[in-house]
Amino acid sequence: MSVDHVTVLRGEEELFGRTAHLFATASEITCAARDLNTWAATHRHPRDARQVSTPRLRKLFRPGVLLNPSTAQHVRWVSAQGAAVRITPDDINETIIIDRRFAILAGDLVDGRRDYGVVTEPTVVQNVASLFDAAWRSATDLAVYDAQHAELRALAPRVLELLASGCKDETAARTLGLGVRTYRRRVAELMTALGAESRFQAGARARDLGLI
Amino acid sequence: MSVDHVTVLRGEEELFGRTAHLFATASEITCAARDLNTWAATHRHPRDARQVSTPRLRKLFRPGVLLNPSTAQHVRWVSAQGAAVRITPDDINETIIIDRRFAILAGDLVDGRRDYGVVTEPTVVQNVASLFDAAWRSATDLAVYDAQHAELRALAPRVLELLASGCKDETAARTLGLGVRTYRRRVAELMTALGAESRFQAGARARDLGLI
DNA sequence: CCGGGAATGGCAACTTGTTGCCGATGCCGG
DNA sequence: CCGGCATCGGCAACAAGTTGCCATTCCCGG
Repeated sequence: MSVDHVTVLRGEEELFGRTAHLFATASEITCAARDLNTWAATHRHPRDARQVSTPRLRKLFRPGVLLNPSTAQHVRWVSAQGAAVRITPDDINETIIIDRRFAILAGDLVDGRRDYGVVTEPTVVQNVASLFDAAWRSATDLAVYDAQHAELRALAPRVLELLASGCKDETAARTLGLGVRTYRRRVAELMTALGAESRFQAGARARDLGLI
Repeated sequence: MSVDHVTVLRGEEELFGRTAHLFATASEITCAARDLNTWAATHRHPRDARQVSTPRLRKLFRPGVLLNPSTAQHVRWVSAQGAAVRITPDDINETIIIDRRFAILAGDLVDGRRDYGVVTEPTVVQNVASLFDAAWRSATDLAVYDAQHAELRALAPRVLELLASGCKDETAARTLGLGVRTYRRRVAELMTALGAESRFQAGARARDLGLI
């Protein structure tokens, strides 16, 4: 087994610099993103002139991206461009799959720079792709998800603010003019949206997504 | 009362550009910092040739900065340079006071850029300075604090990781080979260090400080 | 006007987290 | 060896958070 099938690139610039040709000629791009920091630049790539048709685009996001107005706007824009957008509460790794022939897997953040592994080994790519498909199937279409959570997003910012202030549920509920039960419903919904199982984790993720 | 005594500057660059002369000729610099993002650049300022003696430097930090290896290193470096460094669990606003004649107060973060108010009005500056002194007196010297919290820092990374993973205290304690009581002691200490009153807030701050 | 679905918030049972207390254990310095 | 001194961890009382249940209210389409 050769190691040549995996290339590690450092930072978005290098990644997109070295893989631009893949994007330009792709007919199917599939992308899972935890937040938008990672793949924010994707759409900026100029399409290759040789490119006849617009590639099929599938994007899978975590619910949290919709809570932040600016990332939510981006998601909507992507959707409006014709991409299929779905939302999943599952923990997903950041991944791009191109034509089921190349997989780009995001690694850890080091000094503000992220590593990316570009995989070309067919079997591995197929595996990654099928894992993605599973996640995709269980995810909710953006429009559907949107309809379900319209007013949650309206309330979420203030709930987050209060949670982040460290005050008790009692206090927070009064502040919002809500019953404690209802406030806690909001918190629970928020935690589900963030894929968090504890308040600590929710706090970390909320901060992670820039919601606070 | 004239407004001329307060100048608002936007961003660190403008701040340090416009106040460099103050730093260069200062004989006493006093500085309170919540994290290092704000005053990170402070020490980089070249000293003015006219400057005879090294200014007296007092720096007040929150405990959280010691939890992050890189910021902790910076704090230690500052201390080694001869600055007096103390740690306070109090909520402090980010402030620089120069020779008890100028006060620089950090404002909110807007679009990743922070506003700074430069105050020259003597009465206000004196007031700010005396508030700082009060906080300084009740703060703990870095060396002392260090000795007192050695074992917290040893475990903090793993505790944070477990908290961030969303698992229950029971599970986390077992994982670390600790009793639940002891694990919770660590969590409580951590929350104190982070200045958090709830686990949600702790999660947000931990993430904020890059501890997760 | 009426029936049904959705949101609300009180209640309560239960889980999780918080903290003081205290005996046990281990590590010094005398 | 012995008397502090600190840490550990079990216990327990309490506070905080989680969730199902359900009566009430409101809104909307029929």
